[in-house]
Amino acid sequence: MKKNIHRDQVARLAGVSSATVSYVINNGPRPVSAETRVRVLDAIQKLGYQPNAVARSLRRQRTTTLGVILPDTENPYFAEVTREIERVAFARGYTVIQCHSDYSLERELQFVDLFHAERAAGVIWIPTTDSSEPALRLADLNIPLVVLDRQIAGVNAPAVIADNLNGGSIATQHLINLGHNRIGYIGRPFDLSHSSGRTRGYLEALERNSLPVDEKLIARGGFRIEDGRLAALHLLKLEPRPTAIFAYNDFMAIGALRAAWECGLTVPSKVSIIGFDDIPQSALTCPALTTISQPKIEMGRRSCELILDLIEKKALPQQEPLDVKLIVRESTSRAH
Amino acid sequence: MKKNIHRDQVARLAGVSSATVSYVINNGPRPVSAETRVRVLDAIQKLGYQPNAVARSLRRQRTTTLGVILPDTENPYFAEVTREIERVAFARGYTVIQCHSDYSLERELQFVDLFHAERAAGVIWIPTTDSSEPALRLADLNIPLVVLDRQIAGVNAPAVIADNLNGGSIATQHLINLGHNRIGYIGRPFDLSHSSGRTRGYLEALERNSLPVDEKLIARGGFRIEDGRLAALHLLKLEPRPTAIFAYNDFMAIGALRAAWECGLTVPSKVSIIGFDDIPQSALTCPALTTISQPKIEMGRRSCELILDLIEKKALPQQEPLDVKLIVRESTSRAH
DNA sequence: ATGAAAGCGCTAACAG
DNA sequence: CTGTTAGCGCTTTCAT
Repeated sequence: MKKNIHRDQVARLAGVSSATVSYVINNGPRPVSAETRVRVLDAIQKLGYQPNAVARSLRRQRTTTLGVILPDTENPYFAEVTREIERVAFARGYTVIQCHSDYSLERELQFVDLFHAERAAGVIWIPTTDSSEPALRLADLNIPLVVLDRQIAGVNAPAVIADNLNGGSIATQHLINLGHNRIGYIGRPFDLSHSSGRTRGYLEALERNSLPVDEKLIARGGFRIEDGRLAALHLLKLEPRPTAIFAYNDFMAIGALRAAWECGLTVPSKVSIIGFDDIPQSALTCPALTTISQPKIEMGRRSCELILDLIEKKALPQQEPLDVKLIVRESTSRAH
Repeated sequence: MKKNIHRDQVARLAGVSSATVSYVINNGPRPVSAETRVRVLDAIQKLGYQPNAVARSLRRQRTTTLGVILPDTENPYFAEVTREIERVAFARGYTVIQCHSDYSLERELQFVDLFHAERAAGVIWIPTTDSSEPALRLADLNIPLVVLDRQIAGVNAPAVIADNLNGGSIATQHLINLGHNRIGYIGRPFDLSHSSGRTRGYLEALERNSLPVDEKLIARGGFRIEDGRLAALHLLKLEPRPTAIFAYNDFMAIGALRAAWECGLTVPSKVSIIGFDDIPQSALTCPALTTISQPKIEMGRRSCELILDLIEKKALPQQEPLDVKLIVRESTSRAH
């Protein structure tokens, strides 16, 4: 039972004062002779001493706790992003408290209170509504914030977002290159920048290729498989029917795939379907879908590095919101 | 900026002593008159005061931090289980530190050190090797432990595991009921209880139905799609070839599906495939697979309730390891 | 180069 | 019913 070992016992065993133990552990703020250092390290080893992080945080008036608010790791997209956040944080000596908002503002605000109570050093937030309230409260508490994956009006914090406009454009261009000229789009409601970025990419690609924009080919819904299915059913019943569909993400693309099957249309020979990848490719059973791969790892890594640099003052406090853009890359097509 | 509000300021505003503020916040240990309580709550509200959890933990000599060690949330199975752990923990006022071992013992041991430093109140551990070392160290530190999803020899801690034997039996029986009598099995190596449970279920179902056990029909590999594909390719080239395959999990079932396609065999008309569900059904694009649904939510919930009860002494300390078994249920078949 | 000691914000025992 | 106060284990300033 090593639980109650504390610094004084280490000091006694090493024959030094407890302050010296601190200097060894923290590598400062004052120098320690090589000989003493060895004695102290020996004693630490022998006793299995681990400095109490709670006491340390209290004394230092700062924690190594990072708060992460995300919608739901059951969506593998968020699981991958936050996984990388954790990896980077751990490597730099920080501890992550991961909180699922379940797409609820109320829960987001509860987590802000939690992070306040825990005196979190910083927060990474993947918003799910367009409310800026969580960010405003964090600013009021002086807790550094990085917004991930979305941009919210009225929030003055650095954001790390994928270049959705470019991605939407790439996806649409891919379909155009395959010879399609009636391309349906299944998106999310307008209020999220995410969605409108992809939508704009779609529209720009059409324009760039001098294809007409037909409002009837643009369907909107939620973000689940069933939403995609319903929207696709609607599109596939149009006359003349679209020969290709660009869906907001993989889940909705799967729904579109099911809708195509229900309509007796084989994929991709009768309808081509493309979507952004939320589901890892590895989990897709059907090779008939093409995806635009999102840079999840980079987004996780950069958001975490950014918040840690902000906390440790290696980055400047957000005067002008720095906006890290990332490129969406087209995956190798898995159609056959 | 409300950051530095602390208890004395609340006390001053409410015109009481700081102890009284504590009594109100903690609902004890001594009673407070209704009138005073209102004044204190008002002051807390007005100042936006949040008690400092760090100072509280230090003073109380116990934290509300729960450590969770899991392999990897990129496997949606683990994502769902830990999601539920977090939900329960939060509802009971605990904070979860989630750590990904990436199937590495070395990382598991690093996390034990982290939990030691953080003075975690308890740990939930999903092991990935058969080493009992992490459990032994936690025991040495007097940190309560619940083992989840696997059972490790030499570990004296309560375990929450699914009834894999029963699940393997149900899966095999399902295929037998469809009229199959040459049923292949794709499993994992023997050393994990998990795997051997499912294997035994397979064998028992065969025996129960007086079907011969053919060792050649039992293939073993890793746990990824490609492993399943290779194992299935092997099985499907046997003479006479199996007409059905029971795979360890969904990932390997997907691999088996691909293998069947490569062999020109349609599913399920030529080969039936069934697997345990790691991937949520919602993400499966192909309706040709049947799955045995695992009680992820229950496992997460029960493991978390168990560790919290242990921490709060509502459950007895683990004299005899209490072993919570759960039933694996057959899902509705999605074959067509 | 090292020791002594103050105090981080809180809880709970002691004293009214 | 309420106020006063001693620490929880550590960091860091002030002495030496």
